[in-house]
Amino acid sequence: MKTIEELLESKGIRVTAMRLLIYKFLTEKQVAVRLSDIENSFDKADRTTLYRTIKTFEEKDIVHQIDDGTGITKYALCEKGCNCEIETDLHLHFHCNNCNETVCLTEHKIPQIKVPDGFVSENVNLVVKGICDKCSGQ
Amino acid sequence: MKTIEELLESKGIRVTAMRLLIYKFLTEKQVAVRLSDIENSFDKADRTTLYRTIKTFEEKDIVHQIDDGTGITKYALCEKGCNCEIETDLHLHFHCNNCNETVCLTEHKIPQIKVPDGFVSENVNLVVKGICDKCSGQ
DNA sequence: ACAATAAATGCACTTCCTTTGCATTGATTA
DNA sequence: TAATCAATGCAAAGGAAGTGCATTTATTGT
Repeated sequence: MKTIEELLESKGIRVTAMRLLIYKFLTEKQVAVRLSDIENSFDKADRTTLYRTIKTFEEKDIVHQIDDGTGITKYALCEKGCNCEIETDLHLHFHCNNCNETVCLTEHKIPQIKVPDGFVSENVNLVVKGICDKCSGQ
Repeated sequence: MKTIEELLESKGIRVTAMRLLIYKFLTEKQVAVRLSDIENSFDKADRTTLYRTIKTFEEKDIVHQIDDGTGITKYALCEKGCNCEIETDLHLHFHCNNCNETVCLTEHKIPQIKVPDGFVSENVNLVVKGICDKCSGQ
């Protein structure tokens, strides 16, 4: 079990207090978060720092970006088996129309999508919308 | 072959000059367009009118909204067989990383996606990114 | 045809999110 | 310790989405 410090260093990222806090926040959240979600949870944090931290995390494959159709980009930690850069490894995301939360369904890989001749598929984004387990259980 | 006027009327939408122009613009474009694309093609048009016209078209199932991951909502005409409101009829969209255009692949329906127990799927958004036929042919 | 009504349009403005420039702080290396 | 570079914070710009209100345009009933 790596510490967060070791993880960041192994990715070639300098360890700072802010980055540790943001990383911890992401691990605690079980859902994809918006930049403003992070912002609101630390009132002393500057938006720019968050923005750039998330960008750094994204470049180093620590988080991946999720476009769930709400118009606001969300982010979630990549899991141990998450190779975001590999096309065939992409999992799907589920957006709940009730609680408005978006979760990664890492177990559910995206099926191979056929595209017409001449098209080259590099990446797939699949978002299913509906009612999540928490909301449908009520 | 219905005229545009007849089509709009059959959907319960009043025919106006602006709406005809916007509809014509959409038919001429073979790709999904952003609001600003329409705006730039008519310099006398007001953004609000375009915005509200597209919203009207969307409500009446004349256009459908596409979220291709660029962060900007795009719109495309629904085709004759396009029943956007029916989940199983949803086709996929292809976004070209080279020319940045997004096209509807109406022939390619989205395969049935399985979601975990407790989740209820109501809607699916699938965007494939890569190189389109025009760009790969070069 | 005319007045009354309702919808469509245009202008101004607001809000939210994203992004960049620049100065400052903090850490790392020679 | 000085020099160097990355990280941070502040300010502000930019883009897109959305709203309120007044005005124009079309529709309806008399």
